[in-house]
Amino acid sequence: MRQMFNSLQVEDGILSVRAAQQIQERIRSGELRRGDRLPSERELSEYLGVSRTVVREAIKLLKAMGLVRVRQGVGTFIAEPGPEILEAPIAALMGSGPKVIADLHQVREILEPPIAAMAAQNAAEDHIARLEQAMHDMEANIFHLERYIEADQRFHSILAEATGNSVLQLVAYSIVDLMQRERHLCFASPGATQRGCYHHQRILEAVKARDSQAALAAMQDHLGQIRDDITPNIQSLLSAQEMTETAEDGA
Amino acid sequence: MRQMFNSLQVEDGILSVRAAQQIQERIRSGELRRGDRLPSERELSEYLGVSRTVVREAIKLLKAMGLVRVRQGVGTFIAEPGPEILEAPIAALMGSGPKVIADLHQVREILEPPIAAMAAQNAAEDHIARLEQAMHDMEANIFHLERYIEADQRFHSILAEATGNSVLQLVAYSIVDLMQRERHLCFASPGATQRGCYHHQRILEAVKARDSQAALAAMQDHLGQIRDDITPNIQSLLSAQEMTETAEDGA
DNA sequence: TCGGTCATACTGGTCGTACCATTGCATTTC
DNA sequence: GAAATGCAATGGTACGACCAGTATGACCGA
Repeated sequence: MRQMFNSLQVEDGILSVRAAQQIQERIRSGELRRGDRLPSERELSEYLGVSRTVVREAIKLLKAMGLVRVRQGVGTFIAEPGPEILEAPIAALMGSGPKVIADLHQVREILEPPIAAMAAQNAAEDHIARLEQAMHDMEANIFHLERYIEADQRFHSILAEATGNSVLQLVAYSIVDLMQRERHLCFASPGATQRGCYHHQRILEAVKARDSQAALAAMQDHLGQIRDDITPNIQSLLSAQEMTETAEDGA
Repeated sequence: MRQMFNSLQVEDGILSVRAAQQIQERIRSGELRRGDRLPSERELSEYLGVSRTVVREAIKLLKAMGLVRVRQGVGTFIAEPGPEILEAPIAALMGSGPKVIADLHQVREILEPPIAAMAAQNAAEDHIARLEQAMHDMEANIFHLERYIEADQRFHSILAEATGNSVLQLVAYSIVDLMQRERHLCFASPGATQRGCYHHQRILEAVKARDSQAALAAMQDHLGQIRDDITPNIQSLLSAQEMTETAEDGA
């Protein structure tokens, strides 16, 4: 039924790449499921008919793709493909600068209001319960920034998950996560967490009431507030950056 | 010359990961620029004080991240980070199924109308010229599907680029590209290319007129047409998939 | 019997060498 | 001068040895 492996006419003769594709194929086909331990490198090398060097490089590729998790002394395991595997490529793609922060926020302003509206329509009871938990955690930690940010991020993740759209969830998670890395920008203003709680509360109530219009509006207000908080900081950073670049040009 | 590398107290003892970070750091800092060739593996291993195995695995990681391009017999080069490096992780993350196609399209419906509106506001003359070129290529190839699809994709990419938002460009490119892979769904209906030309023409004219509202509406209509084209196909695929799953359950 | 210690047999991580395959360039040859 | 040749450098593969964690179970003492 599945000798499709050989049918992959991979022009890339590199054995390690091909080996990685073979393993990947076995994962995708369900032959190996998440959490499973795949054979040891020595076994794989014998099974695939290549040296352990090749197997190791193949696993290295899979690891970079986030498909496996390697634990020394234990084994290599199929990882649950989490949205975080996008972070590295995205981060590598666009070194972080103030301009990128502004761009990120702009994308959020496009994506998240519709997400909130969809969540209000499609959220299951379980999602609402988890949203309330996240809401509670935020309110309990308005002075504990680390925990507050975690709950904040969790809130938005659950919202994206509640849409039932896996792609949306993926993209939204990546954007929010990259955004939160610049937490010192978003939460520099005094009272930012309190204002955040207020807006999140409005979003949550709209979702519970299944009012997608209200959810959309609440999310727009929320993001507008964040924009107001970060804009002055970004402005100063942008001007600082320009000065630096000017200085470099002169050097 | 620069033993700054030693100052990185990376707790992750894995040498290859650390080596990859060191090289990555040198790229990010501008010490190595895109297109540059980095030292040979043998030189790097000596310079970093590790074996060539480690250097190779580090390069493998960078390659998976899309940061370098390796050419046998020539060397390893810093790659221009293109948006396509996101495709592999995204594709790996969500095996393609009819549900994913529908989700992808939904995200497009959220993202692209605002993109068109922003492009109408911010497009430079150069962008408009390239949009006209893409438009022309589409009209010239309404019966040559391969070329038509290429021009179609190019049109949307230029539009995203014209927004001036790098993150938006990145996300939109990934979505559109993944979408186009299911071209047999999007262009199965007769006359799909002609209808596409009509809508693209409307979008282009709105952008040229700097009318963001019209651009937004035109893009909405365009995506709505695509949705009408693909919906029946997806429905049949979904039902077929359910039948397969039912059969597997019985087995 | 219970509980801790330690030997052991895995696992992945690193190393070094040798060799193969491809490429680019200098040299030779016509 | 142009084509063929040879050489040197690069990345790709292989093998074998050993290092470094981890889990397991045998062992021994209380």
